[in-house]
Amino acid sequence: MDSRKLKILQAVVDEYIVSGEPVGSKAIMAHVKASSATIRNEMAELEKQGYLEQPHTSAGRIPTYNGYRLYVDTLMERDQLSEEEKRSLDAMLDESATEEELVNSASLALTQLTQCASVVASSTPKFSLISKVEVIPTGKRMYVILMITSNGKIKNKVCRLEFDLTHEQLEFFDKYLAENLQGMPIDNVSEEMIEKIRTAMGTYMVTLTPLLGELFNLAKEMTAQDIKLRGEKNLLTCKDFDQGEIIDFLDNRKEIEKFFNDSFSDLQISFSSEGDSFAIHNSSIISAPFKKDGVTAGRLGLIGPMRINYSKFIPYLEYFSQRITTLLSERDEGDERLEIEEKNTTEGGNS
Amino acid sequence: MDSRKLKILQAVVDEYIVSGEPVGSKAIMAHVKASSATIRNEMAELEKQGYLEQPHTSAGRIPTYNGYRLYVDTLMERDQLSEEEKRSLDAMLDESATEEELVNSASLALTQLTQCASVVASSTPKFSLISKVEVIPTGKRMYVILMITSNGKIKNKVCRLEFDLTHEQLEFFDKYLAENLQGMPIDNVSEEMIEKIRTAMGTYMVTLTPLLGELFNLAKEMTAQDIKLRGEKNLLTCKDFDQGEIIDFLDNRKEIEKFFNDSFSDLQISFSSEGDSFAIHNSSIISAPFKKDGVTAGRLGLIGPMRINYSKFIPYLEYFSQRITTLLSERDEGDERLEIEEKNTTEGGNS
DNA sequence: AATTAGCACTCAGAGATAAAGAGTGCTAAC
DNA sequence: GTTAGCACTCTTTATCTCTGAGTGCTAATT
Repeated sequence: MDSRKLKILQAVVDEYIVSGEPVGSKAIMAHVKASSATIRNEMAELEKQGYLEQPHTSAGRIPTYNGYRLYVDTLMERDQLSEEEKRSLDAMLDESATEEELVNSASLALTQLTQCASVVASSTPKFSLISKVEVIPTGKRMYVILMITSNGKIKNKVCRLEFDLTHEQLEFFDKYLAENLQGMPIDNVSEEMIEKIRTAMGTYMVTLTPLLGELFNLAKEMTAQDIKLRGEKNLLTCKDFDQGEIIDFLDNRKEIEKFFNDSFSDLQISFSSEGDSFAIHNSSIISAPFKKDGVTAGRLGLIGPMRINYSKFIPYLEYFSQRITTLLSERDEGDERLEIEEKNTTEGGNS
Repeated sequence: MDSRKLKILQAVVDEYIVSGEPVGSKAIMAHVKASSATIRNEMAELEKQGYLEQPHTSAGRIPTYNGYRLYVDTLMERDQLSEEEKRSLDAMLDESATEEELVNSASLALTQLTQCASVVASSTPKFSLISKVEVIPTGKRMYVILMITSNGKIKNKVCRLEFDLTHEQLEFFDKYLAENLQGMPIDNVSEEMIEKIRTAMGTYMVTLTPLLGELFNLAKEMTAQDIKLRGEKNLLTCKDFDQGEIIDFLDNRKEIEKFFNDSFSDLQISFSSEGDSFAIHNSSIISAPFKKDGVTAGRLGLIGPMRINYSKFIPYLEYFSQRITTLLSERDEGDERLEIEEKNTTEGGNS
């Protein structure tokens, strides 16, 4: 592949990213030392090779899916963040807040900086431990199951029973859970295990069954990844998209999950091409993971049109995810590493 | 006001609601026994009186804000729900689920039945009691404050401290909260009271201050009304609205709150007129309260275009809110009325 | 052999014009 | 007071033209 041809391709993508209009041979002359005729010939070849396309005969060229691929993989030059830029990005983060708020602040910052939608996908690793399970009565026949994991996630589920539990039943159940679930990896909570608990409940079995069902659901929800989309407005107002598609997409967000499910460990750029299954045509998704305790804790992502400013936005995304990783790790330094586990055991004894 | 004129106004609104097009004198002839010329004369008068308007000279009439007002207040005939319809509405409700799920199912049903957005506004009455407050350590320097109210609402807040609490500090704090907050009306948690607790903490004061701050926030959030909007898609695809307005509205939902804040105790219909502050032009909001234990527990609402099928949708809305009220009340029947309070005191003693 | 200038050609988009149709207001007759 | 009739208004839709950006091809140039 000719070096001039690559330069032309790069120029087309660069121009198209800023203008949004098909770019013609004359515009390229500013980037490549050649006459418009030469450029036209080269562009015609690039089209044959599948990197460019024409919306119609007498229009300029726009990059194809393959064109973008080549561009982001080898052509593009990533901007370097200056120290000043880094400082101003830092200023957008809630550095001292909780993990969730920290990541949210990054997500918000991204929507503002990029005019794209941003995504935070975080999941509780399957091997994290249950550090607390408790059943709390909250009203007539109403109970809450509360679960906390070793990585600090807390979730509860409200449950309505047909009958009220007696104090003994509740105490018995609570104690059983404390003794048998606490300290256990969360994905151990399987249907079989629930069944085991159920039979262990003896005469209380029938009454407690609904609670067990909810307990199971709660554990499932705990490990399910939690996806937060932000900046939907940017998608709706982006003229590169088909509004109907965006509306449908927003109405059924499950679509996104698969793009954040596969736990690629690195920066990932994907395009919605015709063959691809992502609902929004002409869109691209870039995402980068952030870690906690050395383990991937989630991904920070961006959903926008294909003609996104990759050179600028990828560094933003990477900087944020690295910064989050650093901040979450700094917090773990100190000498109380085993503090929670200690607490758990003492508490388990008390309750 | 002439009875024929009223009939004509009614016919215009009825027609406009189904067609969405300005309605002309000929179309009215099907509803009112008079020639098109007579109807035209009457319509001209209705226009002078401010009930109708013409988009342009040679078009039919559409109702003005005042026209709609008159229509919904006195002209409109509400449909009666047949027993069969009631049954099919019932089937859309999660009758045996928790309060939240029940109300959500109604909201979902409304979006499907009406092609409008629906709103659930629920608030914890200020006078409901705190039935449980607890601080739970969840990780290094991380704590969760958990609060449950007498009406069964549960909420927690994660809080990061600069230092870890010792067991004694935690126990002391927990005990203090249990003894001083449990059983107290939630709106008693004021800044002054927090300050009082702070001083009561003695030497632990400094360390616990952030937790107290979060406790205050938690109590505030508990009583703040919680608004859930659903069926945004219906707003975005409704051609009666300006898309930009809808997008802005969805981006900043606070707007809705004021319409559900004022606790009118009855069915309420409001229009977004020019003078009004609601962001979406040409929209109407109807809402009806639902109760629990005889007290308003929230409102169920509908946001749609002005030309909504009031005769049909108002009965839906009222039926659902009545049904929810009934279902929530049925649950309270039984003999365990004071059950929670009992539990609380025994638990308070233990912890 | 590669590059470039020149030119005819294509096509989308913007305006302009025209015709159709719905509905009105007014006048005069009932 | 009501109605038929008619001229008039104004939107909507379709058709047409014109313009300009950009191309592909050919022939000349380096």
